[in-house]
Amino acid sequence: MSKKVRVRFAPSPTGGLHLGGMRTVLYNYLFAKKNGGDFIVRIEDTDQTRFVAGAEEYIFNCLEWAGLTPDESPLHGGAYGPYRQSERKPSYRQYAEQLIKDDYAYYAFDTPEDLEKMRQDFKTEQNPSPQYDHSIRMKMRNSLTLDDAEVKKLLNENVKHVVRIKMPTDETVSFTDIIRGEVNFDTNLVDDKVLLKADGMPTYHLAVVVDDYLMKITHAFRGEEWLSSAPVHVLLWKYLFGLENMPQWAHLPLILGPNGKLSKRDGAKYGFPVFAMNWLDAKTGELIEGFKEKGFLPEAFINLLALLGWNDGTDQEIFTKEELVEKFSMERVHSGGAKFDYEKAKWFNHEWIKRKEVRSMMSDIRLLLQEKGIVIENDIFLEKVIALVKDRCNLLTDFYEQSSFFFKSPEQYDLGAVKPKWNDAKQLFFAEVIRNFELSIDWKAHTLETNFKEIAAVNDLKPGELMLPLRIMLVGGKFGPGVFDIAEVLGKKETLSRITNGLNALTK
RNA sequence: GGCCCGUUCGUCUAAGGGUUAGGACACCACCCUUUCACGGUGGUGAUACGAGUUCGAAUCUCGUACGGGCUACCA
Repeated sequence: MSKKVRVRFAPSPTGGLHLGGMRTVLYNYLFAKKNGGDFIVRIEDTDQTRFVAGAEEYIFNCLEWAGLTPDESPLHGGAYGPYRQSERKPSYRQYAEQLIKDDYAYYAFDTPEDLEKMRQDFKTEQNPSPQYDHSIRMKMRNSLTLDDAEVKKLLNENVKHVVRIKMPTDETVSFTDIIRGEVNFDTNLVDDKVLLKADGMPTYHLAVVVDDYLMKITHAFRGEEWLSSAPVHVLLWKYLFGLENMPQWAHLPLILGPNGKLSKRDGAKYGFPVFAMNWLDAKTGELIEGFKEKGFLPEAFINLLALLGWNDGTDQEIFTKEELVEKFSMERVHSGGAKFDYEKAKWFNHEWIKRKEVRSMMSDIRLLLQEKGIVIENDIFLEKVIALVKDRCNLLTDFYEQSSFFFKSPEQYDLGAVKPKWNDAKQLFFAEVIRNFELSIDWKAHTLETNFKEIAAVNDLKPGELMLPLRIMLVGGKFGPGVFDIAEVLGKKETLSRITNGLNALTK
């Protein structure tokens, strides 16, 4: 009987959630759902100095927007809580002490100044950043160098101390990464990482192992930046819970910006968002733009994220969430980092806008237009407008410039496109069009076009020279859907009023 | 500096020893469209380099170069 699949996303609530983080969430979610497992969100808030108010709530908002709802989390509950590491504090010390008892770890009493001195003293050209490792530890103040009585005394006096792992010498730590295959590390080159900090909080290294065990995590997926510290985690599993219980690891490749690492801070300099949703940096007061507010559909967002480093082996690129769940496999995730291409991201969104039902976008677009000061009187009209312009929009926010003229008649006309060729014959033609349209019973694009062209023929005018003027009168500029489609949606009254106004502007 | 990971069109990628190295975005051309888009058709464009293994290498091995990550009492 195989264990139920349980995976976790473990962010530290220190700021906005960027593309890489969102993709880690996605892959965790897809893997869990594909295998009938649970997707857990655990908040890694063990660094009290980096706490950022609102960051946790923000993370859950992003997940909710993207449709990646956890099965267990501080917000959604679950049987393995608490899901915030700061609330799990008591259990970590016990495991750290267990390690010390088994001679896999030790107390270290070095002050920050001692550590700084060590780094200076042992710094050489060959080794610019000396580590607290097997070659150094016997020269420091810790329970390996101090005698037992002294250690006991220091502990009794509550002298500030940490617990460090005692990395073995001359061993090779190996594990199999689902994406990368076997990875090996020489333990001589790994430092004695701090497991328990002086404030009693665990570091990530201890916490991740203990909590993954306690929460029965079967597969651990995280960013590539964790690969270097994996040997520490593997060893802790071996010492504490047994390698046979260790989750299977997969280290996801990084998502890169146009020139290297995707910086969390200023997505603005790239000209595209890096966060899932708007994030207001409380310290700087700076608002960092998100994909949601930029006008991305959640369907498109997870689709493009999924394809950044994964594909199903076919040419298919557009996937619904359900299809992704069905087809996703961690083995097919690329091992190389992927440079993010905003143009392609917009293409994904365009494809989704085209596919998506008008009605399901109505409320978002209504809100968006209202924020721009557009008054929407009735939904049937809005629905027709959206249907007419949606294929021309890459972003939801494009709906404003593509459709605003439906809601307010032109205030300015692109007269340059029309006026030079304007003459009395055209003037008379449009007067006749107004009379004809006024009598029209069947206000349909096709009928209007037929009538328009018949009048042109009778007056011996070329329709081509008349349609642009009509467009300018209705729209104001040289853009938009078919001009008679516009007239149909606008309705008789509004169309005639716009032609009349346009005519006035032209003859001025 | 050390360790680890990576490297196919500009970008995302397919091809797990035998293909004219395929697709998508972007770009260009043409078509459609009496607007601008959408759309359609076609085109430019890649296996980082050097050895080796093999009848045969993008694919396996080694080296070099380049890129990235880590090298905190941060995650």
